[in-house]
Amino acid sequence: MNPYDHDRIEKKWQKAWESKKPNKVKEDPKKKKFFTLIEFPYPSGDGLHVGHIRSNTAMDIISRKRRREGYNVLYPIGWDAFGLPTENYAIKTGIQPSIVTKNNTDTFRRQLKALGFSFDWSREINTTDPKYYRWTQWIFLQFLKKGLAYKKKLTINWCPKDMIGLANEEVVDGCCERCGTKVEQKEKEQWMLAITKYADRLDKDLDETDFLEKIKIQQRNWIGKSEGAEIEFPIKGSDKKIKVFTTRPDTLFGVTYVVLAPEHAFVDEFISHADNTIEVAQYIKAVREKDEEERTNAKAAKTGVELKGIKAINPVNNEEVPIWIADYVLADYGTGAVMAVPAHDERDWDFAKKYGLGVKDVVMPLRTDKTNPHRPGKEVIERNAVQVIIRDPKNQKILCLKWKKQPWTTFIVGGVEGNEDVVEAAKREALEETGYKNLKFIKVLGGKVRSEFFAAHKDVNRIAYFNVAYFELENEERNEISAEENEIHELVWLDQKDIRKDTMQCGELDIWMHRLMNDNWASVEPGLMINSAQFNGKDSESAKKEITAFAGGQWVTKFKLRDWIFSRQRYWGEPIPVVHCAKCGIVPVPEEQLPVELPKVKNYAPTETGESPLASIEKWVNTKCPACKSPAKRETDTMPNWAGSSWYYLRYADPKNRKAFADPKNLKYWTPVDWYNGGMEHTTLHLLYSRFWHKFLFDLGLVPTSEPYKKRTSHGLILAEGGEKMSKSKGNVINPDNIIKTIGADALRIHEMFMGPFDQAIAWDTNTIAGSRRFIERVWKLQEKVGQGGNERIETIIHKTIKKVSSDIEDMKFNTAISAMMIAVNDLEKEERISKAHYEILVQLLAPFAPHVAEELWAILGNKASVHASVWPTFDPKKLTESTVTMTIQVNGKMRGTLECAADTDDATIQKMALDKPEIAKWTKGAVIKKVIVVKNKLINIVVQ
RNA sequence: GCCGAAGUGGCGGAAUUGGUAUACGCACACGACUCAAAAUCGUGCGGGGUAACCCAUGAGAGUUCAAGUCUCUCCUUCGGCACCA
Repeated sequence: MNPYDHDRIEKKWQKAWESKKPNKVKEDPKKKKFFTLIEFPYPSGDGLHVGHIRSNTAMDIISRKRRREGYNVLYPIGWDAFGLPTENYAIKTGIQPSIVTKNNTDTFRRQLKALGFSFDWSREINTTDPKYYRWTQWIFLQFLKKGLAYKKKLTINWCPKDMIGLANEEVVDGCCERCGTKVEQKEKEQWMLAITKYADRLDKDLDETDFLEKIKIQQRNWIGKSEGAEIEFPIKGSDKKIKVFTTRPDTLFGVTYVVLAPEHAFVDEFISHADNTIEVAQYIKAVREKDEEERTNAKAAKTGVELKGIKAINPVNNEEVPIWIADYVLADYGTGAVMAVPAHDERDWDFAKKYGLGVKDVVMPLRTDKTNPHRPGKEVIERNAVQVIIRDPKNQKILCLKWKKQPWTTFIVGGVEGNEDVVEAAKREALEETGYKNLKFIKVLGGKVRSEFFAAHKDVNRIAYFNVAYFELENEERNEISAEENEIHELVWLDQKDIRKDTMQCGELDIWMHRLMNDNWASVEPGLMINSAQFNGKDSESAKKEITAFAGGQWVTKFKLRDWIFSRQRYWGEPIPVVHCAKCGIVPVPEEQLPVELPKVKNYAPTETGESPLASIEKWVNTKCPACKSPAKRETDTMPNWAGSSWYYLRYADPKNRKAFADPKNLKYWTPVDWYNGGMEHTTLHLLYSRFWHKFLFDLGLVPTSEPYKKRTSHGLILAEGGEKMSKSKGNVINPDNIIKTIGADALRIHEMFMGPFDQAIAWDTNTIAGSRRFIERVWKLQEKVGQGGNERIETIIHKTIKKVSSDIEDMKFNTAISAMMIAVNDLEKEERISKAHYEILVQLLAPFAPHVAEELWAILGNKASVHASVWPTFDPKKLTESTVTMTIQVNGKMRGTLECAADTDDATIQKMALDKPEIAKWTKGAVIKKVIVVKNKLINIVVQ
């Protein structure tokens, strides 16, 4: 046996694969296809990241397994090469971005090949190749043709460092996603793509996909679908109306004012009619001067100003309500105006408290005490009632009643008699039940709550309409408590932490405690409508549509998703293929003239005015109008780097096509992508954008399915050793080249798959990598044992390993798949001799993980064909258990011994065998056996007393 | 605040979905081989106790013959969204 020489073996087989191209695929209608996809990398100057290796290896393992299950597998690779880092490098060094890209992709290609990934290299694509971006531009023209690409003047997020406009998605906490610089606001004409036209389908069609649930949830949250009502509030003495959007039309009777966003068109129109024009104008000016972060910070105190002298009319009760302007209302969501219901909306509550506006309760929360519900057959009695919270300010304890005949602890509680008010009733009850005479009334804790429970002490089903009054104890002075009261309950002082749902008998406890501890009592939950005229008594949730109709409103759907800002004022992107003509306006470049190629320039830096550097290339900018042939100017904006990645997977189906972005026949064969793995960070950007493009192309009949990806999974990030992000500036980047050199690509692959659960983030750990290398060496050394060998135990282990590795790969549980192979190796090592057949199976299972060493061992074992072309091993369910099994013996649920017996022994025999064992007899002696539980081939539990 | 995921040895992490908690690997300790070291091989390795045993999966209750797993009540960490009416 030769020693394991990873360098020789890996180079040998990489050379062989380079010439034989075993992973080059052709469309073959006779074979079922499988399309595996990784996110094609951005070829940065840093070279391949260990994170790339993790996700590429995962999909490589899956691809290799699928091939051996008989699929025609397309596992392609390409370069998402437009983008800022390359451009910034060009600005700094003056080297053309295309040359930088060429150098970087050469490095990436070399590194990926050194890892033995089974890509079909013949289909390599590059988004910066004019032959590729010709089709990116072509798709843009289709959007333009359908009216889904349009120009709009808007304030954009402007990064002053990168001198680039950013999409909302690229702004994180008010800062540029890339460089962390604080984003400014700038007015600019921008190209937009109307993704909102697809919002509903992007949401709904998630149902059809097999994406990880967390990915679907994140996309849904981002799209932000919500249903509600649009309702018009007429202006008093005018025929104008303010249209508001609300998801809570059931609270219409609780409206105490209306709020407009500062940008709302109505403000301009009516500002001069207000009694306080100057004040309002000053407020609007102040808001304009705020930056995005101040504007959208929910924690900041709300500000606003009333439009004095102008009133809106509530359509449900003709009440006049004031109109306010406040920047907590967003101009670009809903109608830019809201009806304010402080009693049932936390933001409105804060605002109303600050400016002294009214609060009107119109929905009463409903609670049933689940631990003490109504009992059938008992009388139902409704009544007004009060609970009293008394706190001792000296120690913050709260006075409660511990009931003697019921397992309850409650606040002081009682009925409201006759025409007593809440506070009177509370004082009376407190005096009767506690005797404390000097209580300082603090406040009533908000509106009533309807509470259902069984009042055991009265033997009735109670429906109580509770208020809570809150008092503080002034001193200990108290009356004697009556004997009757003493018989029912005793007094206890409890810490606030001991007043919880599980310790107190009170179905609506959370409401009271929230109101006790917070100043914001807005109740957002549905319930029973009150103070709402003919709607009183209705369930608020189910009355929404009815009250909307009564108010003359419309039931509508709204989305948080905004249209996609598609312009970038930069050089290194696809030029937007249109021409501006003084006579004809915006004219698309004729399709046969595509691509509009990027010209070579001397200076890549963006201009101070915020225009693309392309604007200064006069030879390029000045052109003729394709329509009227008069002098015209080219559009100088380029596309964002999300453009090329929005359709790249389609190009893989037919990467060299000159007549179309791909031949429909090839698309029909290969698409949709069967399994797409990528980062969670792309869930709301790339993944959503590409689903949008795909649906658009589907509507044009250009792709065969409405969804691009059948299944989407995601990997966890690999962090640097301290748990921070890896970055060149921190100097904590792991270079894969060094690792490949010292321990080999196979060991690196194994290590990355073994280091932890694939979907979780994990910090790089240099120490543990030796174990992976050791594992390969141990597999290597097993070749010496091949001969006449094998027994039932090994047979079982091999079949268990086939089962475990096969299912773990499908579940992306690569770490436990490797662990299963390690266990098998440990067991095989204990044998004098192992059979060739068993060893071959081990090598076959290892092959997707460590393709080079597996191929070498497979050849050593005398196989002529590639291990990667061998059929994936299958297990025999009959061979998963041995003829004898080891069972656990428990006595009263505690492990007391084990039992060797034949598999499938009957329960009675097992019981007898177990009881005969001295270490078991010890525990059962003299006791009565109450029960025996046997779990077949696993466990027996003897319950004694 | 809302949505989601998770809390298990010194560390990364297993646990067939309710059935021997700590698999597998790393680190560590001791032993073998060696002049020596490295590598390799072997043994040990949650805590307490001489032992029989007892205690331990973020904390506390509960359901069950049996709970890391299920239910409640809390706590903590990490991701995503965040004035979306």
